[in-house]
Amino acid sequence: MEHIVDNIKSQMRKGLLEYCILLILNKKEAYASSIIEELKQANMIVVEGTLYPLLIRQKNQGLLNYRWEESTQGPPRKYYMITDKGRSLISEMDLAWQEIVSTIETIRK
Amino acid sequence: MEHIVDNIKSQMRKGLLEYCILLILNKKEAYASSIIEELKQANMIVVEGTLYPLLIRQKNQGLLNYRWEESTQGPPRKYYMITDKGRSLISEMDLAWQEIVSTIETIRK
DNA sequence: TTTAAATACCTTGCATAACAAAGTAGTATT
DNA sequence: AATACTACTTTGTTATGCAAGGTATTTAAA
Repeated sequence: MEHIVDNIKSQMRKGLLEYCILLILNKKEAYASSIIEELKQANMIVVEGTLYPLLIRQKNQGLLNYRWEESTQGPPRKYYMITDKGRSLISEMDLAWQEIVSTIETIRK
Repeated sequence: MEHIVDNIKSQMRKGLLEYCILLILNKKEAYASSIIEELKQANMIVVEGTLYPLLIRQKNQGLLNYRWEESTQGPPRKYYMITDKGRSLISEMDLAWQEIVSTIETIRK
């Protein structure tokens, strides 16, 4: 039974990930590990194998850019930042998210 | 650009589908076409090829049951109804849904 | 009575994407 | 030099939404 819940829960979160990445980078540029950390703080567990391909995808879609930056401790970090295109996508996604919330309310009645 | 939005939107809705089916059947038993109709009313477009396998899956998980019923116009209909197990899953999903909504709020800050 | 339209259920094959797991590589510490 | 740590990347598996096509029943028109 519990695995059914976990499965649906992870299903639910799946579609929201792309939106969350954009929201996070809209506040401040960040590198992968720090994004994972912020998501974890907000109760959304994401692993590297999920995030890296997603960042690359969004970068290829022109929603993000990145630059390398040396770290004081450890290897260089790839800092991602949102583009104008990414920002304008957020506006549309904000609307889409509101629609979804209201859809659930409508169905629940 | 528009296809990116549509893609993410459909991604978002994906995970919510199972939850929506349970919510709908929690109110009243229904057959596939009527479920599709209700989802459409709530702004969530779903096609048969998506819904049928999902209903069968949920039935196999013991969340739903069904019975056949003659129709006054057309072939017999398979009416699905929620089980006790399905109902108790809804309680957990309600919580999960609230968590997700609050996750988005946290991330947006 | 055949044909067509409408309704309903089901299946196949494809594309996408999340994830586990393993790999590569730079930096710091012992 | 060896180990630990941090960070980025890739591969293979699995799940699933969906387009498209298929089957079956009923009703109504030709």
